Amino acid sequence: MQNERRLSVLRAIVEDYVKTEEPVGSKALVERHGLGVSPATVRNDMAALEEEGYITAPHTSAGRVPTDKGYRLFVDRLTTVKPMTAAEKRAIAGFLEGAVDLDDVVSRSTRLLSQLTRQVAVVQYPTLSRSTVRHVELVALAPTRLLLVLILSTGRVEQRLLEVTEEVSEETLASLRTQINTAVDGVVIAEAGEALRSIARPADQPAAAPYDTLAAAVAEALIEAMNDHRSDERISIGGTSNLARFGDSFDTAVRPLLEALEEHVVLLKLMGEATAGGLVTVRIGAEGPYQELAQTSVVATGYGPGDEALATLGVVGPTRMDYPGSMAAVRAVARYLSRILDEA
Amino acid sequence: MQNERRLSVLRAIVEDYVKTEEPVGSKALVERHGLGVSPATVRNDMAALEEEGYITAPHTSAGRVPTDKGYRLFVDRLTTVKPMTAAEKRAIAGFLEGAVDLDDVVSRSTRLLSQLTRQVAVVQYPTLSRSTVRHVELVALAPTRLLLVLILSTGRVEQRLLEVTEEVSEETLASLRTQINTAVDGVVIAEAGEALRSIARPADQPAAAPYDTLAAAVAEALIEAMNDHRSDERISIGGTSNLARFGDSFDTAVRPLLEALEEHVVLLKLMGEATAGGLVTVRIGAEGPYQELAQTSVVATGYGPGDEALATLGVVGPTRMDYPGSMAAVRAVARYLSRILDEA
DNA sequence: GCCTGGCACTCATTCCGTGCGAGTGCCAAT
DNA sequence: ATTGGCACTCGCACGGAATGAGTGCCAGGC
Repeated sequence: MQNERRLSVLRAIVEDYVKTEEPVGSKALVERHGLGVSPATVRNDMAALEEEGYITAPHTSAGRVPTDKGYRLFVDRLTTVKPMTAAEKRAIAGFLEGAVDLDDVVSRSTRLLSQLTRQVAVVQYPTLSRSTVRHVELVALAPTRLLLVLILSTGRVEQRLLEVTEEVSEETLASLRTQINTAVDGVVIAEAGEALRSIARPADQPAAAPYDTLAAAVAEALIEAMNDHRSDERISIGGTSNLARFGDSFDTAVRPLLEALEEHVVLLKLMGEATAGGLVTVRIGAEGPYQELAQTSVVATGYGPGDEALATLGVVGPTRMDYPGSMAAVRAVARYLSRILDEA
Repeated sequence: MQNERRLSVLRAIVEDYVKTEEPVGSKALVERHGLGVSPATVRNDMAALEEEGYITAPHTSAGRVPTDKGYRLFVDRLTTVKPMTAAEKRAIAGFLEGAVDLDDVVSRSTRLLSQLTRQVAVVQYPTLSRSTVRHVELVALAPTRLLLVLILSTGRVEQRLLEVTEEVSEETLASLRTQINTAVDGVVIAEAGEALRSIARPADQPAAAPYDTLAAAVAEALIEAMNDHRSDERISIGGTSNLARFGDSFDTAVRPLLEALEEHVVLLKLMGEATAGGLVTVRIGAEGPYQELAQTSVVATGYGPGDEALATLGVVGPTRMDYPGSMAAVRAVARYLSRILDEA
């Protein structure tokens, strides 16, 4: 792949095919794009591109269609990332500013992303793992029934009900509450567990006093809440109606995608590891492990406060999608979303 | 509509059509169902049914298809509700028992319902309006920054950040906390607002002391959190991949439905008022206000602790759906879901 | 050596026309 | 009121021909 013009031809094919959804022929190419050569010349280039596996002809007398390999080359080397316009940036910022809590932030981001890209948008809730503890609250709902509320730096609130054997006095509770908060406030949850356990088993006291039994139970419940990776898998999905635009290839493209969207675990695996720092990952067609999704691509990136990748977000759609546009939108939303989380 | 057999014929037509998805003819009818008459007789009945608008023929030489009116008669008078089997009941109960918090309960219900009916399931989160306050927690994140946590009887937790002008001491906060909880614990939120305001403006004190300014600010924030009807509109959707079964009528049935599912407000209006006490509402095709949804039906009911209808849940699908099965499933899930909320 | 115009060829798609068959409506008989 | 019989109607599936976009290749030109 040395020839410069061939790359232009590939780029033109991808762009046209994405726009028209129809195999593109040599004549239409030279007309729509200003490559200053004749159709015959383009045909030679196309033959070469086909030889190398970047494009393919669905049947003998039709135009050419990019292969996965072709799209890959396109996104890797041929895309000039078009930045969002100032107006778009303002719209994004404004839309996200209005959010009142974490749920709202996530759902707004989802809607935003699906509207910008006209694709299905997927936003993972920020994971607990790297966040820090902001506050722990203990509430006695009944003499032997405690409600534990765990408030994290991402704004997420986890709650647990805890039945205890002995009645708990308000003073005991207040003391424990203070002790816990002193120990874990601002600590990342990976380390908070140890801190909690050390409250229950102080080094200088050997035996298990009633107070320690209570502390141990509370500690374990909190640790469980922190490690509860169910919530890591919470995701928000939006824009499924955009699939309607692909009503043609229903069985090959839409149906498997709908099924994948139900399987959150699969979906998260698809989105892949969160990549921080404005890097956008693109998975094209059969590059992934799921053959049923050979016709779908994923454009994703990580986000999180302070450029730490706490979670991923992205769009899912047919391989024939507007990669530059999607990548720009995904990156922009991730950036603003991270900023919001910074402030919170 | 006097004739008894005609009703049987209608019932048979609906059942067959739902099963085969193809117009049903007179001959097939007498074979599949044991009505002891000849095809010719059935034809006469069909002619009469068509005359009265219960069925229609897509074209001259095809079988008959039920109209909306036909489905309506079917669900109103011809369905013998088949109760869930004991095994099914056990499965439902077991599946819902495993839930750990409100989010989990709702998402499990959604999955359950969509699997039982093989339709798209919609579950509205329990509304705040009729629930009671269980606890209010005030946390000082910083000297002038308070976190308000509102815990409701449904298990829902609302949080609000509040910036105050004066620094708040821990004692003041504790006092206010006690005062608030004494005032609103167990009170339905509709009345809790008044109780909160009376703390800020005690009858025997005329002026606004600093303490009262704080109390007023907290009260207003809490009231806002209570009245925040955004959360009333939270819904969980599942089983969209079941729409794949209707890939044929994509444009007329699937696409509008996908669009409606994005519009939560529309969806909630569709599900309608929550009907309590095991009553299941069925909206068939064009009976609703949305012409685009002329091909879709909704089977819904209310649920909530103590048979109070706090929210709705149901399934959405094409008019050609298994009404008895869906109704049974919706009712069963609503019942078990209510029971879970009772316990919590 | 690369580009270009010309030309024969291929093959999916579209458009008719036909035949088939499921299903109906009606009628006369029971 | 029910039934068997029969002519009739159309939608649909099948098949062949026309269409035309697009290609591959070749010989000539810059």
